[in-house]
Amino acid sequence: MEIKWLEDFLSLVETRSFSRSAELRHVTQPAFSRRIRALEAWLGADLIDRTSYPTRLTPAGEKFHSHAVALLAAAVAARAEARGETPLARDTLRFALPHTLALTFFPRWLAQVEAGFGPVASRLIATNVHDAVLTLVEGGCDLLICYHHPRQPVQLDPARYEMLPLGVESLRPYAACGKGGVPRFQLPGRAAQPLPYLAYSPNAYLSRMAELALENAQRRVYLRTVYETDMAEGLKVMAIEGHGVAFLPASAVIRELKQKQLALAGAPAWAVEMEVRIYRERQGASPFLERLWRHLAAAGA
Amino acid sequence: MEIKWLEDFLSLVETRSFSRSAELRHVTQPAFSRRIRALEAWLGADLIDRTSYPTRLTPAGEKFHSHAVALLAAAVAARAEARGETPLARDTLRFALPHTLALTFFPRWLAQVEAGFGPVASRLIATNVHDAVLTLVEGGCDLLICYHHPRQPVQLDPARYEMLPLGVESLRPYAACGKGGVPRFQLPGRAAQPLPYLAYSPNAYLSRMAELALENAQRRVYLRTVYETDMAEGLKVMAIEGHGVAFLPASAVIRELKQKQLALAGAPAWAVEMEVRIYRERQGASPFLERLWRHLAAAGA
DNA sequence: CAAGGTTATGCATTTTTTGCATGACCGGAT
DNA sequence: ATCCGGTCATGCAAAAAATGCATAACCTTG
Repeated sequence: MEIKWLEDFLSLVETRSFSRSAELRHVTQPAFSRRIRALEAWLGADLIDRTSYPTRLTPAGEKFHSHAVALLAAAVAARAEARGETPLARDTLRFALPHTLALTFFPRWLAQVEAGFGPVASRLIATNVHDAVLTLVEGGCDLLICYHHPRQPVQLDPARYEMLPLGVESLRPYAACGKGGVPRFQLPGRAAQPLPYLAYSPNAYLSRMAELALENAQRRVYLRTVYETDMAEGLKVMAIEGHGVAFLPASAVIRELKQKQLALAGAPAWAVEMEVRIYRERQGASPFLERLWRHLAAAGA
Repeated sequence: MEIKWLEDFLSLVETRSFSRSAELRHVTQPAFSRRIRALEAWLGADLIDRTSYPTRLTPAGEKFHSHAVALLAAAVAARAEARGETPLARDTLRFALPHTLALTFFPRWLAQVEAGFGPVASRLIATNVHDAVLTLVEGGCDLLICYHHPRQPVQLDPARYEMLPLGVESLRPYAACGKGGVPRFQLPGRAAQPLPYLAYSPNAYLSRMAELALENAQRRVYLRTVYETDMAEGLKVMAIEGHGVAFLPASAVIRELKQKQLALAGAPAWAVEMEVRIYRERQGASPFLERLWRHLAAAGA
């Protein structure tokens, strides 16, 4: 049996979709399907009821779910100890967040929280949205901060996980700033000469958000993808260098706008408002986390 | 990470020898060596200090050992539950023993114990000696019954595991019974016409015992291996059918001797006395097991 | 019942694991 | 010191397993 299979299974429990989890786990759907079957074969019991869609867990699957979480957590803990990783200092909170938020939103947010609450020792786990969610589910972090949009909701059982909205972030198109503050490229572009487009990798969360922005404007755009990466910061530096237009979260471009390195590259129609949320498991919070959570809830209200 | 690697590691902790564990785990030494390395790579820390022999565990290895045991136990438990295996009835004891003892020694021993102690509900896990030992180490059983011989000692830390001798078993050569109670084949055989020999598979515990018996007699023997299997019962049926000579534990042949299906096929020199032992973990015994153990200790003394 | 989605299957390819042969190394003997 | 019997590591070819692609089978929904 492979640890990988447990991660597959947990992802599947989240999404209830083989094809979607396959994508998120970076394998093809057939390969993913066979890994789940391998896990079922090892167990000697079916975990998934595939007779309908969305798929459901069998009773055995329900039972096994908590075991899988525990096993994975134990494996991670064992590895951490063998590595001699310094155990967390008392009252240190483990945050999981997507790269973009870790680099942009988080530092300012934390400063603001500390101003009202007092110092918070933190350890950051920066990954992609999907893995960050898995980290929370597996108990690898205390708090998860991520984006949310009704069209791309984060799949976390409200019965188990509690949520607070932290703010709103808008995703808009930007390009390098030319003379007189005019962007070097501007949506929608022309058919004869499509705009160079700096895109998110297809499986990135913001990729779907950028698509939404383009859809929502209900105007035909002319784009030619010249670069792809899964981190907003990666697109940003390319945009600054004048390689094209990129959809970027507002908090990532504050300084660049002020310094006139970037400029808005399209009308307000091409924007998506995303919520930034923080999640925690309802059960088992430390007293310190409990106190912080109360503070956040009060501050938000 | 693979569960298999954990089993490899536990076996290695037992034997402290790559080549020996490789044999017991039915892979070649290089393959085994690489699997341990794979585990170390996944952990990000060395587990084994290979600079001397017998190998030692590194501090990380020591720490990881208990985690490995726990992980494996958790995996087995998760699987059992997913399979919906009926949990053990209260006060049911799980015995791990080699096949041979399960078929021969155990039934009679248990009857005798129950005569003095009262009924004992039991579940049997019959495997080979090595896996039976691993089962005890992994917490997969409450009691381990196995052979012991000074030249092939069972590797269990006396500080963690307690032992009681249950009796003595002798391994002797037998062959099908011919006319007048004379065995069809008899040691030592002749150079011109070697005896057909029914042998244990090289990695079986009794294989080593049979070799010892042949060594101890200090007489040249003429044998030609015609059959190999790892279970004494397998050799016994072949011997009864007249296929050759086999070394068998006394308790396996009681009925066959009485019914003149088998006869002793060699002088008393070709015998090895093995001890039958029962082991348990010192810590964490149920009250019922505690009572039984006290009874066994008293009966043995 | 057709359309658009989902998961399963057959097959060729790639990746990984294994075994064999051999090398490097350690410790205890001559 | 040097041989020797043993150990574990490494190179390489062969075997085994996992993967991706194309496509079939299937379910849900309008």
